[in-house]
Amino acid sequence: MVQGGITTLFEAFLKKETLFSDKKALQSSYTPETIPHRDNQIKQMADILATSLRLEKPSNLFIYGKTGTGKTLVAKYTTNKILEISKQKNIPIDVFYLNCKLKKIADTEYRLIAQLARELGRPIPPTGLPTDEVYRLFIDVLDKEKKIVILVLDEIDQLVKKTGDEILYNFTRINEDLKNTQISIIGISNDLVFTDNLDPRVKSSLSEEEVVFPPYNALQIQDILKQRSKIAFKEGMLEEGVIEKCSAYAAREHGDARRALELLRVAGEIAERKGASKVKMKHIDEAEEKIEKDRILDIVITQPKQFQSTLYAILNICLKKNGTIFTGEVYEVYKGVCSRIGLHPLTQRRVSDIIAELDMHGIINAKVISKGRYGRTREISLSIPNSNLPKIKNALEEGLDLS
DNA sequence: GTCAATTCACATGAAAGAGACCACGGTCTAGTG
DNA sequence: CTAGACCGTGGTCTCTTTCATGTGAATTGACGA
Repeated sequence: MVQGGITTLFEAFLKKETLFSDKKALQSSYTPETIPHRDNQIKQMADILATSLRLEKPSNLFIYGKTGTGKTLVAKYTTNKILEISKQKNIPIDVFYLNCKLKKIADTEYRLIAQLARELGRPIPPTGLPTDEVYRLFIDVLDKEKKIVILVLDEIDQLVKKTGDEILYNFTRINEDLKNTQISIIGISNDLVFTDNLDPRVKSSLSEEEVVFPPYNALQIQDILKQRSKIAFKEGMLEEGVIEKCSAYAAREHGDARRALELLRVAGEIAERKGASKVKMKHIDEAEEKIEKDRILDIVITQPKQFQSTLYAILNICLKKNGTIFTGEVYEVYKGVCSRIGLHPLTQRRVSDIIAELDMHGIINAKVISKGRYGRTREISLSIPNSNLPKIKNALEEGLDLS
């Protein structure tokens, strides 16, 4: 019965008229043919990187801009073009792209070098070797033949925040150890003041050139959405004003194009699932809520138990009383939660860090305030919309085996 | 009333430990000819 | 004799704990008007 039902469901799904023609165009990994409103940046980058075609080392380059301003896209686009030309003309250029935020791949010095060495065809064990040994192996394999290597380090600020700036110092000096190969670095950062905290030596050698990506404004986002939706949706599947609304939402949040695209995609999926003939305005509102809920739920489920317990404690206090709550309170309740589920309670120091991390994820709002004579603490409040609360509480209780 | 000192309740930093994971080289063991 | 099992050492990485230091304004109390 249920099984049979599922078969017909799938069949119906296949028969159903779809709104999309090519959904890929709305995904963040998609690289379009042209990138609107980024001509300046592309030209700047191309000018700088062009030196590599004469087998001279291009200047190190630093790219700034907030999330969703097209940094990664432009970087990939220009480096791909360089690669194309170099292949045509037989110029030995290599481009490596690494996202430093990806856990377990490139978020420490060891892993970064190991990953690079692997891409050059030298297998490196995930752990067990001394870091300088890995450096040596990397340089060995890199220096085999004469070529230019362009190294794109995305979200480089994350890497430095975690491991310090020594790694960049090593990188800027790596050319001294190389006889044949020349390596130049493109650093991409979301953090506009990132270089201010760097060692001055690193700073000067790393950001020989800088390219800034300003946020898109609402009109520019509209252009992008129009361009992509032409590919992604079938003709006439978008209601009048849908694109305008999407871009307005995204422009409100510092012009994040990625967000706008996601919003449009999810809205399309919702409309499709509901059997609507067009993507309507209300679907966008639903999409926004769904994205937010999924985001939080995803974080909540994947976090370790200690995080879940802390969040559960915060959630409970918030439900019981209105107004702001403080670290001390949370810690007391947290200890109670731990004893209920038989979890070894952490020290307050650690819980304090966990609260800070929850704040970073945007699940809670935590602001350090001073209550004068009554000490200094964090003022905590939930930043989850009330409509999503029960689901998240359920997910937590499930994760923690609470009844 | 004014002003500096005090005080609270944590925040924030640094360092170090525990435990998981892993590579490498040396030693032991069992199977083979 | 040799391949594979096993062990010890030394390495990374993440999560924690321990110890130390920092912090901002309400409160306090001395002081002078």
